[in-house]
Amino acid sequence: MPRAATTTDVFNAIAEPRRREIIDVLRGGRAHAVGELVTRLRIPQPAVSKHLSVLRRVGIVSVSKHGRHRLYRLNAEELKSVHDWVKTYERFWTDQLDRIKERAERKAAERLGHKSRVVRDEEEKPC
Amino acid sequence: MPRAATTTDVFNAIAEPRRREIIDVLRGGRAHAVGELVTRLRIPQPAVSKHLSVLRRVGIVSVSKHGRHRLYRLNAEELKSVHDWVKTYERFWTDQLDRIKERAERKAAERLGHKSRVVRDEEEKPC
DNA sequence: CCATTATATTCCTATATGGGAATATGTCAA
DNA sequence: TTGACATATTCCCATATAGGAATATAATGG
Repeated sequence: MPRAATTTDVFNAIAEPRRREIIDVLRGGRAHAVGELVTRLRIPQPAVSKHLSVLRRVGIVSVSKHGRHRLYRLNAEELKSVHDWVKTYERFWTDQLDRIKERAERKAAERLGHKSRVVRDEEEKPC
Repeated sequence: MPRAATTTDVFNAIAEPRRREIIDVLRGGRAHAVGELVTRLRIPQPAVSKHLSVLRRVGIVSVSKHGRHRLYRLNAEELKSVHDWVKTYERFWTDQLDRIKERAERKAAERLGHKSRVVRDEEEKPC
C-alpha cells in the first residue's frame, strides 16, 4: 500500500521541504513567475514546475497566465487547516516550559539541601 | 529519487492522517498503551506499532515499559516546529477576511450605484 | 511451567515520488 | 516567419511505505 499522495491534503503537500521553501518565497504576498522561483531557490525549473503543480492541486497556490509567464500566488488560507490542527497543542508549549523551570529549581534545592545520598523518585524505565 | 522519509522530520511524520489521529488521542496528556490505541482507533495492532515507531523516531512520542505494556506519551513540544512555520502565515487569515468583506461591500455599492453596464476591472486570467 | 497476553518486527507488495534528462507546447520579438 | 524564451510534461529510476499476514519476543498469571 502506497503512502498518501502528496496531493491528498495540505499536510502531505508541505511535507516536502522544497515545497515549503516555495511557499515561504510567496509569503511576501507578491505573485512570482516560475523563473523567479528557479533563480531564487536554485532549484531546477522542471522541479519547480512539478512542486508548483502539487501545490496548485491542493489549492495552496493559484496561477495566472501573463503571456508566456505563469504567475503563482499564495492562497495562505489553505494553510489554516495545519494551523488549526497544531494549534490544539499550543497549550503544551508553555506548560512544558513551566515544567522545565520546576525541574531546574527542584534540582537546585536538592543540591543545596542534600550533599549526601539523594533518594531519587522512581523514574519510568526508558525503552 | 525517493520521497523524504517519514522519519525525516515532524512535517513528514504527521503527513499521514493515521499518525495525526494517534497524536490526537495522546493529546489528553495521559500515556496510552498500544492496545488502547488499537481499540480506540480501530487500527490493526501491527500498524499502530509501526506508526508509533515513526513518531518515536522523530521524537513526537516517548515510550516506557510497564511489564508487557508499552506506554506511549506525547512530546507536544516537538510539534512546535510546525506551529512556528505555519504561524508566519497567520496574518493572512484575518487579512483575507477583511478582503472578503471589502469585496462584498464593493459589490453592494455597485449594485446601488449602477443599475446599468458596470465596467469591470481587468481580472487576471485563470489558467 | 506453560498458556495467554502485549507488542515489536519481518516479509511482501503495489504504488507514488523527486530529480535528472529530454521534450513538448505556447508566447514573444526581431 | 522563425528563433528565442518560459514553462509544463514525459520518461526513467531507485527508493520508501502502509497495511496484510505472519511471526518473534517479552512479560504475566494460574
